[in-house]
Amino acid sequence: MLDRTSPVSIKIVAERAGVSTATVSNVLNGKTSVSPVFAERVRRAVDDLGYVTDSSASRLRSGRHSLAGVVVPNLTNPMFSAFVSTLECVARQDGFDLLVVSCDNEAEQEAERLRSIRSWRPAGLIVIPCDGALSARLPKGGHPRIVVADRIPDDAGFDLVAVENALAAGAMASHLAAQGYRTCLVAGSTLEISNVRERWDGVAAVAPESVHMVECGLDPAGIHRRLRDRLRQGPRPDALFTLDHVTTLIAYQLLAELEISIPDDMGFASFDDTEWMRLVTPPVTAVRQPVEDMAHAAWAQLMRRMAGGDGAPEHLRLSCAIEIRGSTLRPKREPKNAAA
Amino acid sequence: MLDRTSPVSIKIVAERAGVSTATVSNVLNGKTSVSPVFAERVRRAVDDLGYVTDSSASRLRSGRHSLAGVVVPNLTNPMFSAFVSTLECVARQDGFDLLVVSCDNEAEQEAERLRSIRSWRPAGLIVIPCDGALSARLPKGGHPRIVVADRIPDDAGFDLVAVENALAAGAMASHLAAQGYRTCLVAGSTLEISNVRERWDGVAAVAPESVHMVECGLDPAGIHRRLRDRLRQGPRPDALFTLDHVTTLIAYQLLAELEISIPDDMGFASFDDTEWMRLVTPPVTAVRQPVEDMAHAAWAQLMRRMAGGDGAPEHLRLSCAIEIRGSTLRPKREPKNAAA
DNA sequence: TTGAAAGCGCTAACAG
DNA sequence: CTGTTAGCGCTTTCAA
Repeated sequence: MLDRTSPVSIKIVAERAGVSTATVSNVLNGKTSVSPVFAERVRRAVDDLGYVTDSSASRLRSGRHSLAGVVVPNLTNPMFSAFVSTLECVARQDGFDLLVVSCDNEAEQEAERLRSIRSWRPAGLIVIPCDGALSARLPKGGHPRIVVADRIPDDAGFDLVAVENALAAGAMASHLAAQGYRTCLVAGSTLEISNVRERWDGVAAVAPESVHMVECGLDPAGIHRRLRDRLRQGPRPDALFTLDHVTTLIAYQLLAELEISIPDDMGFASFDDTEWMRLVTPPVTAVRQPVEDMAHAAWAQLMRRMAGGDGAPEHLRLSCAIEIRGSTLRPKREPKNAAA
Repeated sequence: MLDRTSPVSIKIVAERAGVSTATVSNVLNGKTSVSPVFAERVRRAVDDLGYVTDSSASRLRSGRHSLAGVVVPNLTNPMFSAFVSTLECVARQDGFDLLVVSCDNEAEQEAERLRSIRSWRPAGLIVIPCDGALSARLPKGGHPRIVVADRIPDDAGFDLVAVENALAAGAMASHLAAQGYRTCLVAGSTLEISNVRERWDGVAAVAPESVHMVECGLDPAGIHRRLRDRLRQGPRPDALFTLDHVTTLIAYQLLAELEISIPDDMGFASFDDTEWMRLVTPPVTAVRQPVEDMAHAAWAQLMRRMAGGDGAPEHLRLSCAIEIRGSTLRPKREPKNAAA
């Protein structure tokens, strides 16, 4: 799009203040000292004209960036929007603006979006990748600084901030077992997503016999159908443990639809804790991921890299809390050590 | 931050392909025709080097922008994150990247963020303003193209896309009255926010006698306190109608806390429909705002302006649907014409 | 302390 | 069809 109302440039400001553009720049950036008289004249002109330095031009000349990018699978998932929200907040505090991009959970889109975000020459990128093959979507020789968050890429060469998926999922499995749930169905989008895989592994490690996994995919209609079929056919499990937000949401509605009552007919637990889980009756037991901490840690790591840190890739794993609520507390049995 | 791993420039590509930079540019932009042989050589070099045009430099020279900005009060409110999400999606389809900025519902932050976003010289801005005084936060003489969404600024000079607040709120009031709720308490953040004001006006116009308004503020703790005090003191209203998402959420939890049962002890309705309202028991009656449509319309309007449209400001009002659910259906009375 | 001039990466205009 | 040149807005020498 062509710019019609061309904004004021440093030249206009300089003219108005009766100084050179260099002086305006010096006043604004405070590098070289400028006489109080000139400085004041410049500041007035800047105010009068509502001038703001053109960041692109500034970067072009100085090499100093003040833009960062974030790539997420989508923004409707509250987990991702909380992540972006926190990131935007901390980035701002460090003087960075944030280019936000989502890719609809599609690798191809992601590749395309990464290209387009790279065109802005950001100081760095924070990426929650669609799948493990992130590095295939970046130029071979030298890509921009990247910190990967949440989902684990195949390539261990990236800085990474994620959560202890297996540990938390295992703990949830233990909790279910302790509550007397014997057969547990575990439902998640797809094992191709690393943290779904890690969560499943965590469950399987704790309870190798009585659990089964169903991969429901990413599309809501498909999730509903597959899960419904699975619950109708064969013996009904004691408990359902869903491994991601979308699956959880659909599963919860499906149980109501099938008139399976929680927690009597079936225990219900979720990986990923959202607002509504505290509001429904009974409230839903969930693994609470430290999303804000993840965003903070990812940004901090990026800043470290930007400051010149060039050691080996750092892999950080944050631990999750388990929020035990009514959906996994069988009223008919005496709970052994139930919280809340 | 200084760039250490300087990315490939068009010069490098030109060298590698053995052509001039102008030719590379021509191949990439497809303006002037280039011989197939050269074009192929260029494309290979581009691929090999993973080159992406520097958008800032490109804009600087050509005046063509491919960046837009969006300013919202915050990103944790699902309404705003849905708005941004949709916007990001449609902007991408038109070849624009999106700078996303939130301001914590604070006018000062907003002013500061607007400055910083203007420094990127975006093709246009879409703003959900904190309060009515948006124009005070923009340079007097000629600001960037702006489309305002959701909240109504005092200055009618902006293009605007919002919803029929009064109409929808009035319809909800009528529904409550039809259900036999006589005294209704209306709760919202603050009447300083235009659409809260419009919603309240809408209710007041329909039921001038039996309704009262309580302004709860923007801070969660304050909302909880003020609303609790109001519900404890004086005669308890038949119904509670909350005018924004945060107030709704806190009010819903508060009713549980006070052991006020819905819809028997009190009817409950919300302006702004979110996921959980369908999941709880009974589900919550709500005004559903067409957030996605708003985002589409705002973007379309911005595109029209970018294409040179310079008529009078356009003010678009979209209508809302009322989702009648269990929280406003009194089981003890025979409903006159209740849906679902 | 100040300003003139060069140049960041790119594209538009024009010459060959 | 191709390359040379100029200049977008800015910051950084460097000379005055």
